[in-house]
Amino acid sequence: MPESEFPEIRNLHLFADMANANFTALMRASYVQTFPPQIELITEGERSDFLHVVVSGSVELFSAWNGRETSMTTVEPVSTFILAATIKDAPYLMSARTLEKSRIVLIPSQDVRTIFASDAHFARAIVTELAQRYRTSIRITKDLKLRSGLERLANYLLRIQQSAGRDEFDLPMEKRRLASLLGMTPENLSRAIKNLQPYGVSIDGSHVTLHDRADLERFAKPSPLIDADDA
Amino acid sequence: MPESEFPEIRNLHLFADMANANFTALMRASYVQTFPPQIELITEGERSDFLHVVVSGSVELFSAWNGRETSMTTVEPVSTFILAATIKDAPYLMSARTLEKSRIVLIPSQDVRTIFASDAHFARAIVTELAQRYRTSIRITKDLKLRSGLERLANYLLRIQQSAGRDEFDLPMEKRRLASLLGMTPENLSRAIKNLQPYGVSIDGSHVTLHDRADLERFAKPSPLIDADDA
DNA sequence: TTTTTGTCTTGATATTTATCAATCTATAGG
DNA sequence: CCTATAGATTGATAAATATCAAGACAAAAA
Repeated sequence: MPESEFPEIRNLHLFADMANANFTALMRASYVQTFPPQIELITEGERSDFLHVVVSGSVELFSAWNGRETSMTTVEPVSTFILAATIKDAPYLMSARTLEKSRIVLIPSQDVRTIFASDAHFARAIVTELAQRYRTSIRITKDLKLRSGLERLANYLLRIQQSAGRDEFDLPMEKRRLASLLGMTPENLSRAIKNLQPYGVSIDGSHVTLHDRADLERFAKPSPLIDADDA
Repeated sequence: MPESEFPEIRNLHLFADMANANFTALMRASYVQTFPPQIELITEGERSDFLHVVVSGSVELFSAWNGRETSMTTVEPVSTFILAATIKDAPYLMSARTLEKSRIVLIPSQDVRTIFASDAHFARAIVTELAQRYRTSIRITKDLKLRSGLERLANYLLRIQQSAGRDEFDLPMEKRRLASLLGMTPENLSRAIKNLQPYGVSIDGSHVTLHDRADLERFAKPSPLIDADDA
């Protein structure tokens, strides 16, 4: 793969502390590829041959069962996905597809495991990454089990408001996909948006305005133990 | 702490490979305590001062929000809990209470982090453990988002049937708690059990009989990507 | 520009799930 | 043995959510 990609990958927390030789070895063994939108990169159940790194574009992780499908998360640059499957040498539990034209680095899983076994810095970085992801997954379970769809939407809006820093912002994805992410149907999301109007929420197309954050918070009751990135 | 507890802890995958001196240091710094049933050991939001190991008895991890509570998992001997919070030095995302009289080893989180930073074998064992837990958490999310309550119950029964190895077995917990674990109310669990009768399920008290596993499977459609321990 | 395609919304309806209230049942104490 | 007590069940009802069908809208293709 071209060396031009090295720096931003090296800057990832996951790879930042590992021995130079090991990093170079990993990169030498890797491939970079640019994929068009809507390409299924991996399919759940397959063997995890590569650790993937999204360098540009974005990737959706999703899962299907019995003819149904649900969106699990979106992977933005620069970060990795399916680390746990790679480490455990186990089948993928989620599928992945590009959402837009995306540049993906493919690092052979076998090399990752080999270097993981010999590079303590790398191993420790993996620990931190997995602990973080595990905690995020626990938060998602709590969100799903403890809240109604309307409450999930309200808290979701507060979370992106937080990261946007303003009371007006755009939804970062199609409503169709947002509905799936929140665990509801598109029809229900439409109605949920209406049901939040009394709390000062107005959404026009993908443009969101929170007219009264305090009011919405009274309804949503956000908790750092569910909604924070980490706290 | 008494040395008599050492062997079974040492046998845990998590501690099996670490340097002897480090293991001994960890154990020296630790406490063992026996708790009566229904004692809240930790409360979500608190700082993670100790990594906990259940040596005997059992512990429920649960979470609450806005007056609601949900059961997240049960921890059986011998295994650890709140490893991720310990490693990240972050607040607990779940609370824990003893279900019965339980013997718990408390290992100071600071010592765990110190040794994690210096003992590569320990770090690698933590990776494996966290990867496993992360994957389990992903399975739970899929179970919740892709299946109805009835489907979750059906697959749950097939899973414990699998581990029991026979078509007759006992529910390993109160129905009340099972309902919470499956993300439904106790009333709904009662009705769900009835609704599985056409598929050969009969439950008398806590005694379960699956008269026709194949029939139940046709309904439940179990998937290794949701229901297996790992595959 | 027009057409096409897919998303989004809305209304009507059905299903699922929760809530409330009233037993019923098992069981641990007295 | 007999009661308290908590869990479990049942029925009635309400609320939440999904499904189906139609139409509105908007983005992409012709």
